[in-house]
Amino acid sequence: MRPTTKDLAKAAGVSLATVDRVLNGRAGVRKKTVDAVYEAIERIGFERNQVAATLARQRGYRFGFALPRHGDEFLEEILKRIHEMDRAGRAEMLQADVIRLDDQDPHRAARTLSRLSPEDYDGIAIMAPETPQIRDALVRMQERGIQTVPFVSNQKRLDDQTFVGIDNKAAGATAGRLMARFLGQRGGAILVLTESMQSRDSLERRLGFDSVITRDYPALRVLPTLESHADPLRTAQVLRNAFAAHGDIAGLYLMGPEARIPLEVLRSFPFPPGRVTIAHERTPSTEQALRDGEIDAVISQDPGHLVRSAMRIMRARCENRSTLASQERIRIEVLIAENI
Amino acid sequence: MRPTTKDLAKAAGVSLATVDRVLNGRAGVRKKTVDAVYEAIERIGFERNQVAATLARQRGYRFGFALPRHGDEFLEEILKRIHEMDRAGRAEMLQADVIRLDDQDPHRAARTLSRLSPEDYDGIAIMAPETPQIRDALVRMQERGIQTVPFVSNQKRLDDQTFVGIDNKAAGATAGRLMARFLGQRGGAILVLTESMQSRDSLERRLGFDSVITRDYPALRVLPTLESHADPLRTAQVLRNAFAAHGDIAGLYLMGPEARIPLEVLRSFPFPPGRVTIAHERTPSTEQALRDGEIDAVISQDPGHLVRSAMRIMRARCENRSTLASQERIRIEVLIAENI
DNA sequence: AGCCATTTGAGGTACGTGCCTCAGATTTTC
DNA sequence: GAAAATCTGAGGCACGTACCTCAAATGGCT
Repeated sequence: MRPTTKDLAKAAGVSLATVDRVLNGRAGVRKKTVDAVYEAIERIGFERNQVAATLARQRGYRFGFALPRHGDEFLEEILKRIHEMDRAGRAEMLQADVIRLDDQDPHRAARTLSRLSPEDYDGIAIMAPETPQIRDALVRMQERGIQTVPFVSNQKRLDDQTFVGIDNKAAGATAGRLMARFLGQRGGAILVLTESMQSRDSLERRLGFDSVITRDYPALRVLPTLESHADPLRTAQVLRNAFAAHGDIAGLYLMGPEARIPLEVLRSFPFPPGRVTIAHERTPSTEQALRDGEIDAVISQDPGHLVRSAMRIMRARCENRSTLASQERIRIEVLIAENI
Repeated sequence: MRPTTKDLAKAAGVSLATVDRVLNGRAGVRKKTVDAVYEAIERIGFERNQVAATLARQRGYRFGFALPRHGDEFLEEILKRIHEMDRAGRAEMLQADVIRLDDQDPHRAARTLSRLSPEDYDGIAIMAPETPQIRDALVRMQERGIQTVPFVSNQKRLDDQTFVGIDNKAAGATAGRLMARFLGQRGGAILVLTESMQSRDSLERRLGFDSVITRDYPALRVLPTLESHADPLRTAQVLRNAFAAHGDIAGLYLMGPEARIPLEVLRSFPFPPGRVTIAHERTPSTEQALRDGEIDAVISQDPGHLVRSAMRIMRARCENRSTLASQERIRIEVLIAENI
């Protein structure tokens, strides 16, 4: 039989009440006694039964996903997974809901975060650009006792933070390598398009992409990044200009997470045979484009894993357990038409 | 507040005991009463609190992974993940252990399975070739009330069965497409090596691989599959013969899950520039080979996801809940040096 | 030695369900 | 219509922990 708190009390030579005080970090226990309890924990191999603990807590865990208010298909995929988790989690007293953040004004976003109380949330997974306002809001949330996890978008300045998402530099490098290998002998220019270069994610992807191409493929040259600002007209315009300026465009790297608009716009341009196109994130649009041969590969991260991993991490933190790092690493996936 | 069994009893106009009988499928309740309870479940939106249920059951869930007795690195990875899950699961009253099956004699393997009692295991995930003996053993286990899930190796004949693993035909097709695209304009012969063509998995991979190459790449021709039987000497011999017989070998497809021996043997042959090699499963050997440029891509399935998914599915079945199919689909991963 | 603050013990209730017993009610069968 | 078979209700104990209260013991201090 697994040792219980009762066994632990006996082994440590203290009462159940004291064991409870130590295990839950309550005040009013002498250091000597605390040590004795920990010693006994080691000695008899006590491990708290989380099932019983959760039940006794009365309320399970409630986690929030703070996401940008505006987005497209990729955001939609994430929302879907969160709702699925919420439904599936009810039976295990886990709740997952969505909080929307202003994606234009960091101050408003930070204010939204600062209104979140530990009464309402045990943990928050945050997908937001790395601004000083957001960073401060995160620090203050932690002080209030709410666990926080950067989600999809990294917050590098907050040290220690385990991040739920992919290494964007490696993702960019992966795209670069595939681009070059798919192009084979062919040389020429590569066009890179994203929504905005403001975000660290875009910068890192570009960095990774370039590092591979410039090191190993001198016949290819990567053009300056074009910014679409998620606007169809602007997308059409920058693409038109780029195609006019460079006659030898051999590859197209859609670096942002929302490829729907660029893909639609691209259909109005001629499709030169042999052009290689690579996009990010598996969405209805990129799936269809892969099937139709409009794009050659998709670099993606699994939204379901993102959500589940974030919840596992926040829960483990609440119960101050550690997580298996090996199991929480989000993979950089490569999709082609055959393994969609 | 979420409705409890007590609320359900009141809503259905029956007693707690009857609710319990219905929820746990015990005998001795009139159909009319059963229906009334189910109606009330729908009406008030009752959902059993699994946390409390697990606690009350006294014993949590115990799952077994029936794996072949012999294997190499890939099997080792899976074992590692199972042990990790076992440790991590203790706090949630989940146990995962390993049962070893004879991989030469299906009768012995079936006998091992037939000795497993519902007292000992709530569910078994099985990785074994699809033989009549194994199939019968699985059917009998289900009858005894042990949940079973085919694991990594599919058992197609058992209908309904949700399978934990990848679609091997698609995996083969993925390998084929990458092989062809990496080869570019180059034509020639492709050598396919596996441990044994006895297994359905190998057949399906080969099928998928061929379908892509023969349909889209007439300049490539896929040679008959070579069998290594996991034996270094035999591997060296069949490779030597193949290299001697075909001067134009452009690609190498290591189709089996254990690439260590073939990779080691290959080092004793000259390495023609431009040759493309693709293997399966991420292991220390394939990782290193990717880094060293000995192979170009690895098609893999994440052992951690395999194990966790199998446990989620078995648990859901025990609690007769349904699983989110979308979340349990195992991805066919593509690894290159950049996204290891 | 005596006082006060701090630390500890004993015991209780609660969480929501599983599982058990036994008596009483209802239906079926002859 | 009575006996037998089947169904239902009421109640209780258990799981292992959280969280609470109050009294008692202990320790440090003057």
